[in-house]
This record gives sequence, C-alpha cells and structure tokens, in this order.
Amino acid sequence: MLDPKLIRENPQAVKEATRVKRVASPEKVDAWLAADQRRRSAQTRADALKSEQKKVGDQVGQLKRTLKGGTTPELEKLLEQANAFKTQAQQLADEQAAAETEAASIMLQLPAIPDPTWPIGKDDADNVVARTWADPAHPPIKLEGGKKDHVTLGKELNILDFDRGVKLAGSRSYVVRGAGALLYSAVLRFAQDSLIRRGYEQMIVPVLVTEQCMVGTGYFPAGREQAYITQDNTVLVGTSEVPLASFYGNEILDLDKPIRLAALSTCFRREAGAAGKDTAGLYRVHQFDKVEQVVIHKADDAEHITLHEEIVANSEAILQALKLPYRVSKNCTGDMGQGKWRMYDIETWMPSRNGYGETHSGSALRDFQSRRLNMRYREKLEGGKTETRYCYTLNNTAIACPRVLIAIIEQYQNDDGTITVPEVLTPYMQGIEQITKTI
RNA sequence: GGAGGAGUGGCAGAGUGGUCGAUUGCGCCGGUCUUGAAAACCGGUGGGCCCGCAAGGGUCCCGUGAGUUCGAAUCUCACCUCCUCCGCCA
Repeated sequence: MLDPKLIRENPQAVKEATRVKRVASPEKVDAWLAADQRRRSAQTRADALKSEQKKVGDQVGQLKRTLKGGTTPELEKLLEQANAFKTQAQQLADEQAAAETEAASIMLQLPAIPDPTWPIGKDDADNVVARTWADPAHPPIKLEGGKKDHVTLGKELNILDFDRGVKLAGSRSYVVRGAGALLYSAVLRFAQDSLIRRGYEQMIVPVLVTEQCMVGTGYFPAGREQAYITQDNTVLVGTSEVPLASFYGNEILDLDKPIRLAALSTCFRREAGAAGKDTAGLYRVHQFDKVEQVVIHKADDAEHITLHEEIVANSEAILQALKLPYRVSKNCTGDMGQGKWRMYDIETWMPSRNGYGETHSGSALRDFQSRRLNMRYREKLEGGKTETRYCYTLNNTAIACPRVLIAIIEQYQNDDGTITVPEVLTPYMQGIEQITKTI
C-alpha cells in the first residue's frame, strides 16, 4: 500500500512505477485518484450533514426530557427534520463507502515505487550481478568426468525418493530419507544457530494463516493462485515472512531498536503456471522448509539500507560457511514484485543447472507491508510530542531446503559416488562425515 | 462437538438509550518539592479520516459487520475471539 498523499501529489511517479515494475497500469492510478476524489467529497458533505443531524438529535432529546412523554408541534417538526437528515446522511454514507471500497481495492494493486538507484529492466535477465563468491578450495564444478546430478546421486545413495514422493503426494513431491534427512535438518539447524548468534529471535509461527495476513504482506490479492486455501478460508503460507511480518500488525510499537525475527517453517506453493518448468528434482516443489529472517524498524531509509545489507550478509555468511559458490544480484524493477523498494537474489551454484539457481531472496519494502498490516510505531519528537509512523520491513531467506541440497549434494560429491558432509554440518549429523549407501 | 459466560483506552475496571471518546485507579510523560531519588501534590496522556497555510473545526472508532431508533458502548441479529464445564483427542 502506498502513501495516499504521495499518489495525490505525484501520480506521475506511481505511473512510472507501474511501467518499470510491470504491475497494474497508469490507468489504475487515475482510477484511484478519481475514487479518492469522490470519497473525500462525499465525506466532507456527509460529515457536515451528520454534524447538523446531531444538533437536531440533541434538541429532540432535550425536548423529550422536558415533555416527559408528551408531544408538541415543535417536537413533531424537529422529528420530521431529523428524519430528513437521516435519509440524506444515509445516502452520503453509502456514496462514501462505495468510493472508499473502490479506492481501497485499487490501492491493493498499485506498486511501490522502486529505489531509483536499482536497475530498471523487464525480467530476471536484466538483473545485475553485484558480486560473486567461491571458496578457492571449493570452486564451482561441472557435471563431467562421471559427476552426477542430485537426482541420480540421491537415488543411488537412497537418500532421495521421487517415485514414492509422487505416489504419496502427486507431482513435485519427494521423500528425503536416512542420511539425506539428517543433512536436510542439519542445514536448517545450522542456519538457525547462525541467526541466533546474530541476535535474531527464533519464532515458531502458524503456517496456516488468515487471508488478512496474506493481503497485509502483499501476497494477496495478486498471488491468490499461488496459495493453497482451505475450506475455512485460512491459507497455507508460502513463506514464514507472512506470519513474521504480520506478527505486530494492528499494533503501535515502541521501536528502540530494530526487531530481528527468524522462523523455521514449512512452506507451501502451488506453483500454478509453472507446469513443465523445473519438473525434475528438488528445485521447484510444493512443500519445503525454510528459515526466514524478518526485520521491523523505524521509517529511516539509511537504516533500511544498512539492515538490508545485514540480512543479505547473514545469508552469505551461511553459504560461505557451507563453502557453496554463489552470486548476489540486484533484481531489476520488472523482477522485484509489487511491494519491493530494493531486492537482492542470492543464487547458489548448481552443477546440474550448469549455472546459478536462486536460493535466497532478500527484500526491502519500506512501509509497503506495514501500511497494509497497519503496523506503526511511536516516534518521539522534540518538545515531548509523539507521532505515529508506519514501520519499515525487510525479509530474506536464511536457507531453504531441499533447494540448497541440490548445491550441497552436487558440489560435495566424490568420485566414488559418496557425498562429503560440509564440515560445519557434521556436529548436526550424528557423526556422519560422509554419506554412503546404507539402505 | 454440546452447554453456559464474557469481549470498553498501555493495564485494571465503571458505565444498560441522549449532555459518553467514555468516571476512576495503575502505568507513562512534564512540573513543584528534594543534595539526589522515593513519597506527596499539580498538569498532561488513544487512533483513523475530512476541511484548513495554520490556528482550529468536523466526523468515525467501546471485538467485527449488519439492524432498530431522531439518537446506540448500552437494544436486536450474525460472525469472530476468549473463559468455564462436559465429550473426543495428538
């Protein structure tokens, strides 16, 4: 959601945002302006009328009290007047409500204005690589000389079972078993510990949330098709960013310092419209587990940038500890989505793709979500006064399984078909340092 | 799932048709007093929207939404949430 004042004062900037982001359209901006104008006009008239109505109502009350149940021509006349006001006020209220509903509905579709320093572009092909990293001892490998992809390796070692996964749950389903399952949770636990050390509060949150949370975080209404919705109208989240960012919704916070949150949760995505894309393997699945970071802080652009860099650095530290080659890209405007101000993707090297695959996505949303979530804080001003402002929010993946397992399995494979467990994960692996076929 | 009860400001808790956006206490902020602090005393203390350069004015908000009424925190209906008891259950 945008600041209404901004749209009124600079509609051109919002129209430009619809263009570079490829979200909504300039016509939507004009439609909002018109609805907003109608809304305000109706309210001004309705408020004035209601004010008169109240005065007459008060007179009726006073008169009735003195008359104690009786009536006079004066009272009759006042009641007639009051009834006339009532009808008119109802009409204006309806007019106002209709315009309000329309304006609100359009508002939910409008894009936030992206940071002008971020790349402008159409889609992910226009993203700009900011940096690339690889441990010199663990460079990106290619699938040649007998090296295998994670599907083949996983099946051979019996740590991945796609056939039975599909039997249990349909397409894009999988089972991770044995040492693979240990590796799976080891990665997640390592990421959690890493964030705990960096001062992030661990949260266990609902993954089945209200529609309000989905709208509030900006996933609805645009992304309805991507979500599983239950017969109770609750929604299975595609990321714990949704419950984390919504956690303080409808509240006014005292924000002495940024609120740093992290949650491990299962995530669900329908992947509607992705039919035929990345069908094999662990890359694009309906259910996965992810450790997510969310930061809530004051409306301050400089701090926002610092925190955005922080959450990306947190994730890079995890990948570096795992010695996985990756690169960080600035997402161009066309690839960043409706609410983002800045966005980085981290892509990890995946030999089977012979390229980098997206494993992390870190966004800075300024007040886009907090306006939708009605999440504010009290800013102390000079002279002891306070002002409520909308918070700024950020989020980034810390690690997501099974997707990152593609990189781990393929990068850490040995010539004999075994997989070496990354050193930082061995404390979580019950003494297993190498995954071999055991079943 | 069945039967009852309840949702009021940061918290506690009054208020059952008008002068109530709401008594009071606690908390919080400012001040007086004090070497300093505490105590005591004095004052202040919610949010949204609309009009306005501003000062200020108007309007809405007592779980949510509809309704009754000239007028609703107060009456009616629906929904949501919480509590108690019973049943079932990881």
